[in-house]
Amino acid sequence: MSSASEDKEAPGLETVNSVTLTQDSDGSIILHCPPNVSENDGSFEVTMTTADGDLSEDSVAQIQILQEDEDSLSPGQRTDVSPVSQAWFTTKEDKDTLANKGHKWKQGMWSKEEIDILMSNIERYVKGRGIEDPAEIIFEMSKEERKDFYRSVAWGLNRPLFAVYRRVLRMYDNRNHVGKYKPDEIEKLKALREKHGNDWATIGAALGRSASSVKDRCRLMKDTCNTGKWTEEEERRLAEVVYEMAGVSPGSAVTGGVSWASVADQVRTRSEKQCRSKWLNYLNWKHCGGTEWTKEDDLNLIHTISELQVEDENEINWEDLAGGWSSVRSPQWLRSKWWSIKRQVANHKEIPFSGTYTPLSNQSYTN
DNA sequence: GTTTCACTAAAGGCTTCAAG
DNA sequence: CTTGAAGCCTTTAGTGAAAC
Repeated sequence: MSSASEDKEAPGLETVNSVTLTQDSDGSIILHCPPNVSENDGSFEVTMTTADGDLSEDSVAQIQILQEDEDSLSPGQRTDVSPVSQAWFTTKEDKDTLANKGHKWKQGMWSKEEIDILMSNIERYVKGRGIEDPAEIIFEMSKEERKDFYRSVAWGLNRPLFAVYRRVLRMYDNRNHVGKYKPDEIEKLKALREKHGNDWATIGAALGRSASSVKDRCRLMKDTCNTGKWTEEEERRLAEVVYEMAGVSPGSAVTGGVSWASVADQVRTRSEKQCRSKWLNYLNWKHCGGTEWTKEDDLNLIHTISELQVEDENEINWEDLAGGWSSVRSPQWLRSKWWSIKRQVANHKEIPFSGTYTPLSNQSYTN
């Protein structure tokens, strides 16, 4: 089949993306569109000419959608074709540039809705090409062969392409989610670490774990690491090191600007991760004269969050919320507090966040 | 020679689980 | 209940190679 796009001759129109056209066994033609574009919404038209009305033998052809200029679209539609999900950008400048142009995008944890969109995009891509398992594309194909894969599955997601890429990799890497490391695995890991240094990919392959998994595990393995409850001496040492490194006097709040690796080196008996979470979730609060968390604080938190009227939990600025709240140990601590309150409500997993948790305070939440 | 692409490394963050 | 450990996830800052 031959298809023609007329973007060159059509003023006010621009090519924004391609869709895939396939033919059923019974001869019907299927147009694979991005999820947020329907043929009836009037925001685009398909222009094509066919020589003989038939699809060619490979049954797959690319045609192009002509879409009106972004300026003529409503804000909601505009996000769907935003360059955000189609550009591979990772630097701060790229982000600033896009932000200055008025683009917004999602960050942080993925919502259930987003994951659904991603999954159905992948499914459609795979089906359209007669591929059994998405993992084939992700792990076996050459870069050339999967050229349009990530851009296709990013459709309708308001996230940078890079974020989509990482998410997809993790989802289909079966060496992820393997679970707890067994003692003999730890021994092997130590030996591999000696041999291969920071070549996480090689180490991971030898252990049947993903590279990031083995890397994370190694971060917890300092030869001289204590476990369990911190001694007073350890806590004192940690505080000393942190205040010195941050260059502030004891008692001031320190929530950043600290290299935890070097803190751990100086504390000697704890890993970087242990030092970090001990400080951020406990010691900082203690040294700043923090007070105990009460049930009133619980209700206060629920109330405050429901007042915020945010669309998405990721929009909550925990730092703002935590500021000046003496019983809050840290922004991340407050966030986990919120999660633990939420967990006390039945079916919390089925309730997508909508900024309307008010019923909690008088119904399900009964402490 | 500069920009873009595809990807990696390091660090910080989030969530779950189990023990006390 | 709270705390600590562990593992998985996201962000930020790069890098080498290809494309322009």
